[in-house]
Amino acid sequence: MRVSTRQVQKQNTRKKIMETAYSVISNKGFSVPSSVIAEEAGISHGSIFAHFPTMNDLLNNLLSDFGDKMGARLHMLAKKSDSVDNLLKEHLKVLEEYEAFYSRLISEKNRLPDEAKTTFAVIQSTLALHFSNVIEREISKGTVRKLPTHMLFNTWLGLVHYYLMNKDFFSDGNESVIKNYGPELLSFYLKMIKNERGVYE
Amino acid sequence: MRVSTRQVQKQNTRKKIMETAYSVISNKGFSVPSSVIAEEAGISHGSIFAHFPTMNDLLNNLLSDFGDKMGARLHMLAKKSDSVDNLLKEHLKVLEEYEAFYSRLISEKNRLPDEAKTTFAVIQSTLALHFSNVIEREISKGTVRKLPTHMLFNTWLGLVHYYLMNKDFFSDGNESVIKNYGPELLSFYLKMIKNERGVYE
Amino acid sequence: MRVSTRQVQKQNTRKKIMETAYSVISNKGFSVPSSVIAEEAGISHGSIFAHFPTMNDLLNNLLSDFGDKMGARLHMLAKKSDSVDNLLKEHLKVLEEYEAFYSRLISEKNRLPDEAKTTFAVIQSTLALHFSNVIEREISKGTVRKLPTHMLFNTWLGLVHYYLMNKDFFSDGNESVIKNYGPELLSFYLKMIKNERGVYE
Amino acid sequence: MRVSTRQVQKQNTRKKIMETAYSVISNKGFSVPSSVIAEEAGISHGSIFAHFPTMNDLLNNLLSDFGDKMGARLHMLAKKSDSVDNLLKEHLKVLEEYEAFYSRLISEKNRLPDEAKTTFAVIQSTLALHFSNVIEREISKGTVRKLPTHMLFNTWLGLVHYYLMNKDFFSDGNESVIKNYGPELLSFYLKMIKNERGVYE
DNA sequence: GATGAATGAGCGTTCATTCAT
DNA sequence: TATGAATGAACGCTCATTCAT
Repeated sequence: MRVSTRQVQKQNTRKKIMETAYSVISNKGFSVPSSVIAEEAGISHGSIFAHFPTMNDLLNNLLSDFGDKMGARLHMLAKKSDSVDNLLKEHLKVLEEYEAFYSRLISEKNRLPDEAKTTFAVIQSTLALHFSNVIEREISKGTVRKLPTHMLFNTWLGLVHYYLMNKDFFSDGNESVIKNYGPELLSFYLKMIKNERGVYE
Repeated sequence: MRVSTRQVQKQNTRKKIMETAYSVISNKGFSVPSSVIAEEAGISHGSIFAHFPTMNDLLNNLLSDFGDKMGARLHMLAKKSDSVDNLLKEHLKVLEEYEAFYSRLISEKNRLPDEAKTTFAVIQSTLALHFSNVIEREISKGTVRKLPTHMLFNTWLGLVHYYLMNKDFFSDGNESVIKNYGPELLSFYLKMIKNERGVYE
Repeated sequence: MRVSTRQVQKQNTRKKIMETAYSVISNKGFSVPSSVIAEEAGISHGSIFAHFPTMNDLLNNLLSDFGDKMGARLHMLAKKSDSVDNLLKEHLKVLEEYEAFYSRLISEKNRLPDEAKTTFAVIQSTLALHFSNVIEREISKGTVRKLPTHMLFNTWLGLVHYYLMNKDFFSDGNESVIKNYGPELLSFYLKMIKNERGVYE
Repeated sequence: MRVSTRQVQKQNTRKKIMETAYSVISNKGFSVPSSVIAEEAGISHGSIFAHFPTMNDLLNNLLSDFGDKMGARLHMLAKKSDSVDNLLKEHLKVLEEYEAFYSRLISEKNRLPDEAKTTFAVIQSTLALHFSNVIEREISKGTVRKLPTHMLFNTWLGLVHYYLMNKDFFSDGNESVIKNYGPELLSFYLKMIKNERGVYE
């Protein structure tokens, strides 16, 4: 019992550190000093290193967790996703949920430990899987134009990332770019890839 | 006379600093120490600060110059660009020319001084101008599908940036992602936006 | 009863700490972190400080105990030691027994709390006592050359310590320097101090 | 000219750091913090690292220099050393000169970077060379007893080191142990190894 | 009494910036 | 003007010690 209480407390602190790191990084980026995370979490600087041997280790855990969480979330949308429309609508919902951190990740990925690339790959490939399933179905049904799936995917992701990375260009302050522009992105993208006879002729 | 010589000397050093900073940042990213730039330029560390009060100032100048240079280069392609095909082909040429630095810029822009945003905006709006001219002409000619210009633009840029930012995903080592994938990107994008009667019907 | 059990428990933990500290220090030196000792002992880090107010205090106890133990052991050899030959042979035996920790002690003594000096003094003076008894007997018998006892003692100890401290110079890895060189040291030393008529003349 | 002045100043600072490190380490041992050395040298903490990439590098330079200096000094005494008496007398002089640092070196050698072992080896082998030359000459002349040279050497060094390492045992405060005990050590050692007919018979 | 999570002073190191020359 | 040695604030990390449980 007592042991369990302790462990719970330790896990709470660990969780607190990771959650704080998550939110601080979301706000200020990955180059935030460990001391700031500690301060923000209301713990001592040394405590971080009692839970994570190095800052890289904290980052790796954060990224891995994030990849798992967002990956799982993306997996779930397979069920609802009978159509591209729905899949991408759900994708946007997920993105909005994780928007701040995800934006930092895709933006700073190249300066981060390798785990960042893995995280990115996990998220991307999970989405790609469902995307290609749905798209290929729609292509064979004739509702989506017959174009290479991977390029359709890269186009969608490129478009969304473009908005996420240039957030300050599109939105002021801390508004969600996905909230503001998601519907427009979606409708445009669909219009572009769909095989709607008669519409553009 | 002597003064003039000095000024020439000074301008030469300034130029040397900026050119070296450009190439060093292209290779190693924006977080390269100022001492490395000085070393690489063959000048003293202090010289940098004799020409630029702070590193931020150097960066601002660098970015502004880059914006001007790439902006000018993009302006030039208006002449050759009688069609989207040609415009984007030329755009890819320009990108390949500036690929390394441009990739760093779009990747690290958010951690950089505000000037970075301006630079980015200059480049982007210059391109956007020509893009919209050409696109709208083609739309009215019926060769390009009737879709919102700014979205067509963002899609193209998003797609290209997606490849530039995930260079290590697509290309090994230092190969040019534009050289390797440019043609595929172009042909796919054109296929997607073009109103090629008979093809998809 | 219960109290007594507790006390036994407490003494056991205390003993465990000291024994572990002894072996860990023997292997890794005195600069080993307290957390490592706790871990190795299979107790909590805090337990060390429940038994010893500071690490210095633990060290002091350790050193004092070691002094007593090795001192007692050295006392015992008085009985067997009818001759210098036997005394030193026994001394080497004792050294081999305590070699690892003893080497650390003489090597790091000066960075240690004052108790280290006392410990060292206890061991040294115990040995010195028996040494001088035997030596003086032999000198008066004429079997050992008439030289100042304390210098004979310091020479012996200096020689032995020289080998212990430069262990990596003489032996590879973890071999016992005393095992490897003890006999040579002994025979040489005896040859040097003995009054063997006819041999060197 | 100007360049030369600068270089001289830099060399002065470097020298100042090394000299201060030498004296601070002599007084307080090798575990002294870099900040203390900087403070004592009257320079900023960062300056140390402008001259030496790491503290290990400073130590290595210090040790290497010390080895060279003391090695050279020991080489010089070959000339004066027509006899063991003179050689060892001169050896003691050199030791007295370098006593504090040398004591720290032989005491803390095992916790130091590998360079320390090299330094120690340089000094030792230089001395050993001259020692064996002189000793073997004297042995063949019959003035020194016919004993293994390396053991005679180790005995002498062991005896001297014993006094140096137990300085606080023999001398109070900062007095030189060599100054106080050198003559006694020398005369005893010589008496022990010399083949003085008639004296002990 | 034992626990072990939390603490925080202190370490070696980096690097943009300053300033005497 | 150009130099480059010197600066010092800030960083990630260690570890003896504390204290609520």
